[in-house]
Amino acid sequence: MKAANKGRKGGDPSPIYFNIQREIQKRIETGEWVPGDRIPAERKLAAELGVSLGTMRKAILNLVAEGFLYRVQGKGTIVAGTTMMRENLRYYRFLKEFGGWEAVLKIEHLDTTVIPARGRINGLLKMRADEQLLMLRRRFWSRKKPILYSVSFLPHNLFQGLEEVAKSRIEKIPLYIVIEGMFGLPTLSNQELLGLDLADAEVADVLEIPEKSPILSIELLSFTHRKRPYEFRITHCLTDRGKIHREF
Amino acid sequence: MKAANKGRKGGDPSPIYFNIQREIQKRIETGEWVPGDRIPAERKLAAELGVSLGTMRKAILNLVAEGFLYRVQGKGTIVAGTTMMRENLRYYRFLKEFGGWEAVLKIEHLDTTVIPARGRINGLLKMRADEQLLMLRRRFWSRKKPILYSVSFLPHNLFQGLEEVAKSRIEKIPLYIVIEGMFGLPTLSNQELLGLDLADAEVADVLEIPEKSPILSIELLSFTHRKRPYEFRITHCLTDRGKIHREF
DNA sequence: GCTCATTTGTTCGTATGTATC
DNA sequence: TGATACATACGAACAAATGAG
Repeated sequence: MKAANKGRKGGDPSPIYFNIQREIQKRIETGEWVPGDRIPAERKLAAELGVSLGTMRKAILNLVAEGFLYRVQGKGTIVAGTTMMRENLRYYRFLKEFGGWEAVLKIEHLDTTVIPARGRINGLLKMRADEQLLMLRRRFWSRKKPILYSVSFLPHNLFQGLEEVAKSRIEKIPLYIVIEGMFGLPTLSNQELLGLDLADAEVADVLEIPEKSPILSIELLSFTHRKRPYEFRITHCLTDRGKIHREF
Repeated sequence: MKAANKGRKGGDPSPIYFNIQREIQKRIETGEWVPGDRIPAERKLAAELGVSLGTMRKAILNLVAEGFLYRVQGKGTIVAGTTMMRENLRYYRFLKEFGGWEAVLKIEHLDTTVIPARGRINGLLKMRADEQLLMLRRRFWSRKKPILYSVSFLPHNLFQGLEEVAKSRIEKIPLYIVIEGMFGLPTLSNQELLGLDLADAEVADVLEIPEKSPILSIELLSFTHRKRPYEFRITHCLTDRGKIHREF
């Protein structure tokens, strides 16, 4: 082993910058640095961890590319939240045609309740089979007509206090932003299943349509650090007043 | 202006590496380098364009991050095609449940025909109102049952010869790969509109369902370099045999 | 409105490690 | 084995944005 390797721990084949990245990620995941925090200057971090400035820059820039951090010249390096992290994660847009106008949706918070465990959902959220769930129901309006009905399920023990959040706050701010603000959990990835359903009594009632009307249903599973699922959501969509738009 | 700026053209405020990026992109877009080509070594390019090695590396690495190039140590830097560029762009998966099995779809090529202009589609593809279209129809099977019916529209003048491609080839290889191979056009981004439709006579016939059955319809607009649209596709999906899965 | 310390951004240079053919 | 090409790591200097005073 030559001099250039002096900075590495014995036999470790992974590049220094990669170990630095993991170290920074660790400090974010453990909550030492939370979204919005400014982390120490690159020079200070480089000195603290005993690497060159270039190596530290490479590690930081990689994390910026992955969306964990963002930087502002003259200001510093800041831990990113969901909003900053992924333009992608924005809620679906609603429009009638490519290049057309986007519908503005008004959120109505129906209720937030603690409910008993449900087999499938507890499984998806990797909770014990007997843990309680938090259920948050919202309805979205477009021009005085209901267009979306979404029901979110979250582990109750992880989100103590969410049920106390003011209705007005939930109606103004996207749920994932509220969660990030209260609990520091950013959304890092999502999985969804799209399908067709017939409206049951509850859905028909909320969306003000006849029972058994066909509707689009989107099941969404959201993940945070280390691919841990933290929300399961099912959204029932009417699509006659605007289609769902996605870019990728 | 100090000495450090000597490499820049008069008042140009954009960084050198950015201009280098654009230069490389230009050579890809004009077809000077096509997907699969190895571009000159970073040292040679740096010398040719009169910048330092570090600056050239930064430009190339940015293009790698954006998916235009990929690098193999010891081998070289290669112009990427769609497959390499975006894991994302993969065709939808079909499965019944999160974490469940993915259905394997068999492609059936129905036909490829030249058809007259259609107002909306010519508009979306930014073609003149009188230009002909190529229409390519495919049906996808899951376990001996039709599950997807997709109709693609492409500018005929851009894709001369596509209608001659063997049925067997279209049934084995994703359309965007065929197009990239024949015409060197990679898919760089997509936009989609999701909605609910009632099957018309044609769709009902192809999918072997009763007319007016509710189905999921996905309109897809695909873009290549410089955000130029090159394909419009509408896919009609049955979702009772598996839901559409996406990760983002 | 200006100056100054801080912090990131850009550009250059050099040396050495490592994968490919 | 050797030549080629990319990967990692170090160092140095100056530019440009930010915010405090």
